[in-house]
Amino acid sequence: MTKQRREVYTVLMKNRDHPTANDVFRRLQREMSAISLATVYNCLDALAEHGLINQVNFDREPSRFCVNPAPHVHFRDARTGVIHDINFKEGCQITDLLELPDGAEVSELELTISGDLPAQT
Amino acid sequence: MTKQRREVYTVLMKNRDHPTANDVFRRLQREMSAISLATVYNCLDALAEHGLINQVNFDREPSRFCVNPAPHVHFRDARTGVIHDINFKEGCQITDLLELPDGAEVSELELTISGDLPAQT
DNA sequence: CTTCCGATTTAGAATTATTCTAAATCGGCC
DNA sequence: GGCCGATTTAGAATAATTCTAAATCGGAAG
Repeated sequence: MTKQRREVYTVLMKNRDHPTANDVFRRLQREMSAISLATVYNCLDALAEHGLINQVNFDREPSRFCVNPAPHVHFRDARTGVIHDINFKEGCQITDLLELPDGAEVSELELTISGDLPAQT
Repeated sequence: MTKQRREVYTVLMKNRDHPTANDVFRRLQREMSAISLATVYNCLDALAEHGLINQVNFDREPSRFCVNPAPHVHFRDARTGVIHDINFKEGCQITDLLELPDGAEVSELELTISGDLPAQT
């Protein structure tokens, strides 16, 4: 844990809105923290490697980063662009619903959903 | 359906191994079909827009294209790199397993899995 | 058959997220 | 204080994709 990695992590924790690497970079600059964009990428990599954060990809858009360590998936509200973490229902294995070949072992799984949420009332 | 779109589609049908745009381009060249890479991209877009093919993204790798029109997900065997189409079990809605907010409407859903398959015996 | 027109194709330039490079800096340890 | 491997850094490089503007196509209308 270097100074820079801690700063990147802190920014992610402060606002858990799935920012891109560039978002993180700009937030750190705004806080007068002189960090290089390359370092932001390095730090995000390092944090992800140690399982502290997750890299989230919607299609081919810039990667976003998520501090939620629990297994979950992502839902983007098409209207607002907000990305919501969605948990699995109690005791559910998504792979139970799939016709996986016998003996297949899942090591990584990413599920992203786009859709609409009813307007807040 | 233009000549080029048909050619792109034919190449995809001939070898359903989830090629990238560049793979498609090279296959067409090999068949002496003089097509531009930009056109391959255009055609893939047009075909995807009309629901004939699907764009498949694994992390931030180059997009791959899939001619399977049925709802399904993708599993990549980490050992061989081969991408397999995985169907849902009969009558299963993946969204039934998720704690989606009330009234959420899913319009797109992408699930990619990486893992290992037992070696063929 | 020719003309016209919008859509498509094309080559090449541009874009952009990310990675790479090589030098500078850091922090811990002797 | 001096050394060393790891990290940071600025800037260049990379690579998938998109954009641009001109050329071409193919069908409809005359």
